[in-house]
Amino acid sequence: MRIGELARRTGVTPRALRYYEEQGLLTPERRPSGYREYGDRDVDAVHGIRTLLAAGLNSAAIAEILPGLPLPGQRQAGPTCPELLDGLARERARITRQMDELAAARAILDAIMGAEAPSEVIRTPRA
DNA sequence: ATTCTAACA
DNA sequence: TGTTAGCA
Repeated sequence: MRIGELARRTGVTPRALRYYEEQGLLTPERRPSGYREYGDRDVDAVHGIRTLLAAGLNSAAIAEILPGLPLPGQRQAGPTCPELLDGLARERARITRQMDELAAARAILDAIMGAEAPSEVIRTPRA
């Protein structure tokens, strides 16, 4: 598929898709026309990239672990060299701390909202 | 109509 | 990242 379809199927703009390639996150084939040709696997790859990006990982970190991304359809993440394994552990720790910060922020909001139960549904907004 | 590269009121 | 210009 070409960039337009991948964009449609992932909700990511072609601009971002080209940027991911520039960052080494995606390596689509090229048609004689120069048009990028993506595979179905790239749809899942893009979703994974978005998730990792949203979690705060930089493109460099994502590019390194991309070949090990647990894509739906594959058994599991394949082999990962010890060097990167340490880096991943760091990212994981960072994300854990990030989760704690988010939990703290949510607690503040809960207090302000007078929420008794954290999983309570949002009340009707007042005037 | 779609994609490509390059560049920026 | 959006967006635009000028091509193919």
